[in-house]
Amino acid sequence: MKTRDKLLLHARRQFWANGYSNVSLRQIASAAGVDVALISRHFGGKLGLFEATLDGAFSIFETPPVNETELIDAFVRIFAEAPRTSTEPSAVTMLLTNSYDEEVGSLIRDLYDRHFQQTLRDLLGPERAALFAAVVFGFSVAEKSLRVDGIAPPSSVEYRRQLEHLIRAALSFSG
Amino acid sequence: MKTRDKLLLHARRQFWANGYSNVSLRQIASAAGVDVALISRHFGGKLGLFEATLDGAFSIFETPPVNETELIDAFVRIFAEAPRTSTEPSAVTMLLTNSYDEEVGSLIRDLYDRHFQQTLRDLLGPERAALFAAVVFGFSVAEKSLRVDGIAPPSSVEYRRQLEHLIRAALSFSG
DNA sequence: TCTTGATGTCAACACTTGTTGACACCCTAA
DNA sequence: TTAGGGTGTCAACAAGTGTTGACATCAAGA
Repeated sequence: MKTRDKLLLHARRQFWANGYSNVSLRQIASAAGVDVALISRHFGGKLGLFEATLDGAFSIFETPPVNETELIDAFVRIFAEAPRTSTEPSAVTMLLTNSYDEEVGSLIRDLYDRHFQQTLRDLLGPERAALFAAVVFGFSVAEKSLRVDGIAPPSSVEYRRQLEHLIRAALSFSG
Repeated sequence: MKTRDKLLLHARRQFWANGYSNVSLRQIASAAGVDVALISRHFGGKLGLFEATLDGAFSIFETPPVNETELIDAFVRIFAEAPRTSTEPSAVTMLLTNSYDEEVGSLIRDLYDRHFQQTLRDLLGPERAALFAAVVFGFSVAEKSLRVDGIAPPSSVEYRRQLEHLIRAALSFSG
């Protein structure tokens, strides 16, 4: 595996899981088994490396869902299958750990809005799109961030039922 | 105002808004107009200062709600009124900015669970309590963290309607 | 008055941070 | 072979981190 790709892999893993400001270049370089200086060589600096990890971060909508049923199915599937298909942090986790960051917060908020929330707005209208985002992120916070007891184990039938219940509730809102 | 209290005020403001690891003692001391060394003097160190800011952080349940209607009312009121009664970051914000932190994450997760989520579990059962937490935090993420378009302005009637809709949806879940 | 302890001031410490420059290596093209 | 550009290695830099010790100040009690 090329050095550039090794750096990118470990950078994404750590930046996304712990937040931009909480990860040092030396941690990433060490995990990748590579000298620190190579990061500035290949990516120009810390910020350049982080931006490189964002490439394709919101590619879930390669083929945007055309109706609400597809939307629900897509999300429930993504959430339920993500934990067993990979141990990598998700884009949702990345948003939760970085949207408050002073250095990269506005960057990723913009990126998220243009590449994701905008699609939701087009399909659902602004209010239902907002509530949709709220339940999706809230579910992730309860599960991974707060680790609240009562969220069913991922990839179980109950897990899908819980998530689907909240999503349908968000979509049933009428302004 | 005593030095100790000045430090506590600015520490809470910054730690809660930006996360433990993203705030330096010199930033806090400077905001409080006080020498850095006094922090170690009064609180023993950075961690001691942070723990001091957590005192009473979950005191919303001084008189725990006895039924679900009271619970809903309490939360909608807290959320809707918080922005205009103070500019200070809320306990919800603190949890979102610190629960992923490596140094204090487990500390505040434990504190939250014992002082808050436990109360919810007793009243609602584990599953509905989990979904309740999910919608409350999700709503905050959408509003303050992602700043999604479509969340009504706080203290408006629509804001309360949106929040109440999600809370009622969480409570209507049956496992 | 003298003493004591709390409180504040200042400088320094050891350490980590992102970044840069000097140098070696190696593969390819002239 | 020679030359050159991409790639990796190493050491150093300035800036910022939390913490500590020496000293000054000041108010209250013996």
